[in-house]
Amino acid sequence: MLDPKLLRHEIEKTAAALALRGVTLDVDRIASLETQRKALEIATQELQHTRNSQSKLIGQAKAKGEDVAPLMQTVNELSDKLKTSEERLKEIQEALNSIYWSIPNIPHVSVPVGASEKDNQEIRQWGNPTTFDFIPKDHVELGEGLSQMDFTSAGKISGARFVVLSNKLARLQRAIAQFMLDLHTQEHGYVEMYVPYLVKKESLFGTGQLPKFYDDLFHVTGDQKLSLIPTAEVPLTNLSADTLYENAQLPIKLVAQTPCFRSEAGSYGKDTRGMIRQHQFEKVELVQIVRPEDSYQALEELTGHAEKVLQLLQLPYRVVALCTADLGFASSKTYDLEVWIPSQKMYREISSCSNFETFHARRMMARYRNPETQKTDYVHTLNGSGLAVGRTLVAIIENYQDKRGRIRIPDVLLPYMSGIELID
RNA sequence: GGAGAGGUGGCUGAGCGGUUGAAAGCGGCGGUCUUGAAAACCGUUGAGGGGUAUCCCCCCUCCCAGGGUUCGAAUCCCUGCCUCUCCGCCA
Repeated sequence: MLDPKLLRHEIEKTAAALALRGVTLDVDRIASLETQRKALEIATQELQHTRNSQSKLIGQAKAKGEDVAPLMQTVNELSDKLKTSEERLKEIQEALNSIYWSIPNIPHVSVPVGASEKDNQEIRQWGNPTTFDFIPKDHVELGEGLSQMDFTSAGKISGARFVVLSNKLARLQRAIAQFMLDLHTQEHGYVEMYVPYLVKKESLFGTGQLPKFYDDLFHVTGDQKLSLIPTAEVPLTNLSADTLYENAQLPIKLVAQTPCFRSEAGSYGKDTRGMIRQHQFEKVELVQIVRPEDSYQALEELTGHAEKVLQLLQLPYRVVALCTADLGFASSKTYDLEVWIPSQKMYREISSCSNFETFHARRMMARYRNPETQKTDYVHTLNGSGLAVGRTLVAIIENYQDKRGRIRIPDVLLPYMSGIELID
């Protein structure tokens, strides 16, 4: 959520900033609602003030044993007026809120301006696309060839967009996740967390999945209205909901490996083959809660932490700064990491690292005490995949294949594979 | 599943329906003392919003959430959510 002050006092400027990401703000409607809000709020507060002071007088008069009937009469006359005024104000505020909740974050000045994902900017590239002296297969062909990746069985059990892994390939996926967790906790200073996979709607609201993206999630039926997490960002970031941190407690750096569940509504026909886009996948997620002045430095670091995984795995990748049009709803700035997928001869997203500034914090009421002013300010929140485990598995399978269709285990994963050096 | 207790400020924890936005303690901040620090002592210290227009004041809202009763609710009633204790069951 944006700062309402931006929409009250700097609406034209805000609209211009949002226009960069292709969002049109209904300036006239907002301005008109705000005018009404202001008038009604002042009127309501005056009525409340009168009621409060009159009621207080009744109390005092009663204590002295005086007749309170005339006073009660005047207060009674107020109550109807007050009630309608309060109700009207509530309506206006709800109308404004429903607009405000649906306004995306403002892009940071450093975000490249663009009209579509084609305008995303490559920041740097690491390694070179893997070369082969044979025609490389895709991960489906390889996995099925090894009889360790089974989409047919998954389809039988659960339907499309699921997979069954077995034997050494299942083991490799576990090794990948372990390796990532160890790296981030031991080298990058994150605290490992185990968190719920089912969350309340308030949590989804806090991190911006609701109200706008209800259909992208799986919701459980029954008395308990819970939803499956689409990313560990939701439970991790919401740990700071309704919290007022002392300055010294920041920054907070958390990492968790969780399954992620996405309905992939609206992506019919995209990546239907293979493990690229699944209803369920594993991800190691990084989350940081930081002081506002530190957040852009933190974004660079966090992105670096995710990159380190790819570097150690010797997987070629590039870093892309998303342009204004491609930025996620809640993000001020996002770097995508894209790993080389030989079968597709292109880089595919494997991590997305974002600074949300106060967008989540404002929704969640996550604040800290500013030591300069002694006042409370919203914290900045960031997150990034470190990395998507399923897609990392795909990248390893394809980049480490040999011409007989076997998969070599990357060196850094060998300690996690108890002697297995080759998947065959 | 059965029985009970409770959710109050950064934290712990009081609070007869009427100067209670809320005692007390801890913590924080400022000061005295000290070469400095600690201790001690003194003072100060809730959040969100609106107005004015700024660091001065005024007002509103907030004691889990949502309803209700009342001139007036942290305090009474209903619903929901959450936590805890005991018994039972159980991975």
